[in-house]
Amino acid sequence: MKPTPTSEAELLERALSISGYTFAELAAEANIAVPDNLKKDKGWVGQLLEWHLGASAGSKPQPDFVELGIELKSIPISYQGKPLETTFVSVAPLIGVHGLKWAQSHVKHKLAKVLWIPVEGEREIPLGERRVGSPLLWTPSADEEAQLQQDWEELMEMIVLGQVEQITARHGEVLQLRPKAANSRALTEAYGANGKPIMTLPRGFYLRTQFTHQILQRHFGQ
DNA sequence: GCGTGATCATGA
DNA sequence: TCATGATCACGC
Repeated sequence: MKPTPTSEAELLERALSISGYTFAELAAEANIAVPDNLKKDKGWVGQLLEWHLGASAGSKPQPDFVELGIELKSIPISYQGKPLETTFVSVAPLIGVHGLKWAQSHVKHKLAKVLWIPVEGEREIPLGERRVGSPLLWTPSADEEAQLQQDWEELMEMIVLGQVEQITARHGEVLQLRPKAANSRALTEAYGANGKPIMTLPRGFYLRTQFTHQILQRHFGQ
């Protein structure tokens, strides 16, 4: 693990310095083995980038760069530069959320400042040959934040009303709620009808690819 | 089980 | 072809 950058400029500089390199090259420097594919190593690319950028590892619910208040997100893109996957934001709170406001939400805080690192994601490209793209430090525009807030409020209202199991990935224009669990047998507490506790699948908030594509386009064009 | 890092794989 | 629902690994 590299030392943690002490300024935004230093972090950006370091992100720029790894752009253009292949995963194999970056893995060699980090002394990490390159898996054949990501089937059983879904977080491998993210962890490779964390190592090179000096992000604080671990499963702590705080930004990757605490001092800088910056979240690191790798984003796999197609040959056309379009995101191939949705972007996980955070676990959704399903209980104790009465009176929870957007301003206090984990989603707002996590997305306040994000360092996006596009990476080649086409599965036909051998993992070691995929390259890291140019970084983008992003803060939501007023419009983007308004969209996020609207979706978040709609989804959280359903959760509070005990309708979490009626929520599908089709809800939300830019932010969606989907399972985030080891498997479909995992359970966590939530509100059911009439406020009675129920056990349900843990959920997470995800950004739709259409939304992240716009973010990349706004910066890189095309 | 929770939260971190996400992508897989199948049905529409 | 593509998005939804399911899944994988790890530290604690």
